[in-house]
Amino acid sequence: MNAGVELSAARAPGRPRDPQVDRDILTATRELLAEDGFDGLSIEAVAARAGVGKTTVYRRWPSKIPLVVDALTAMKPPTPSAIPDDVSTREALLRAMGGFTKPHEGSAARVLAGLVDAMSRNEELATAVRAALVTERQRGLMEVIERGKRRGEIRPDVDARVMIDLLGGPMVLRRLITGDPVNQRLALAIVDLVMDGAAPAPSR
Amino acid sequence: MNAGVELSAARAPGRPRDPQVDRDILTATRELLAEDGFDGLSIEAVAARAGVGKTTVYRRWPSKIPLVVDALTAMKPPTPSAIPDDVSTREALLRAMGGFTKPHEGSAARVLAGLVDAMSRNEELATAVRAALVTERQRGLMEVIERGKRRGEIRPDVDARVMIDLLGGPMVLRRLITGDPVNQRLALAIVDLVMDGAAPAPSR
DNA sequence: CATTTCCGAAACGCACACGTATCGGAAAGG
DNA sequence: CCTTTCCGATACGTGTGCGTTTCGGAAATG
Repeated sequence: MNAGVELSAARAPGRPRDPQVDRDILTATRELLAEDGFDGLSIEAVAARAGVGKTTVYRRWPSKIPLVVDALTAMKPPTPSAIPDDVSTREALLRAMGGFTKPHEGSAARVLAGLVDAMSRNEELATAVRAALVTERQRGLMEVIERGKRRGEIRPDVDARVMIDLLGGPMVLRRLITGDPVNQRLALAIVDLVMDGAAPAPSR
Repeated sequence: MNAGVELSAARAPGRPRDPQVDRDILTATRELLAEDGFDGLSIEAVAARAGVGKTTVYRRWPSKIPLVVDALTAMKPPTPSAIPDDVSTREALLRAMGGFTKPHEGSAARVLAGLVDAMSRNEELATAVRAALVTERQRGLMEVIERGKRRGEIRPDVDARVMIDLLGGPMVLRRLITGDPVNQRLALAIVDLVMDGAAPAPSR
């Protein structure tokens, strides 16, 4: 599609910035974010972990928040693959929630834990965190719920927003607060309870 | 029950500690915890806010964690009043969840947000936070669920632990992550969905 | 009144991170 | 070759909080 160079502007003079350095810095930021949280993250530590000078970090990002925002953007999960038609809504919900139970998810949860506090004090950061770690998962669940409504497997009067929070809330609660296990068994129990309800004879 | 003095030991010599100072320090700790989070909390700020010298704080608490643990212990909510027999399980759940929507609860949520990160790194703190801000609410919901099972309004095979997290999870998720509103309308929608289920014709 | 402890205030040395500046060398273009 | 920019390293002054020490005065006991 493009030869690979100067697609815009007239190519700045002097030595160009090494794009690998950018990646190293963002990777170090994500690692330290998981280890020390947002407050515990220092630019000095990022530079040391990335093996670069402090100057090099400051040349690219003016402060901690833009750096963290960029680091988070690179954490956005891939768009989930479409669900085949022959899969029930129940099974589709389980698949959409499966992401929460993957071992890799523990790291994302630790990053999130380290950001919760700062989010309540900085709206820009909060927006970036939601875009990187929350929105895509919500969208996946939303698609399954709307599909379920079209197929008649979910009542049309159900509030999809509430249902999404009902499915994801317990995962977040256990990961951040209670420390209780988050696994496929839990996901199954949640889906069963939300789809079937707890009452023996629903009054509709 | 007691005259009010020397119920144990032989009364230490010298000037006794002013118990009001203890209360002032713990109150200042709670306030600053809500404002600045656990990482942002400094002993210096606590002393200044409480109007006491730094020495006075260190004489009572050796470090930040025991101080915060004690401050949290004083935040434990009162045991909820018993539920009358003529109240349905649905209504009882709504009452038990009502605590989440009280305006005062916003402060508790901010305190919790400031502690989530530190909890993942310090088990003692995590235990204290759960005892102060989580356990009592869970216990209230557990009682209602067991009562509902006895009354036949909740199926006996429902996992009470999962149901508790299902009811409380969305509240925590909205307060800490998404910032979406937490009110009585949400509580009602959650109870309805959990009790009735989302499927039009449950397969049991 | 002598003793003990508490109390607030202030100062201490220490460690850490901030954001900036300076340096010598490397990489790229004209 | 000359200029420009990048790069890592180092040093700088500033600010903040740590936990400790010292001080003068107040409160309580015997």
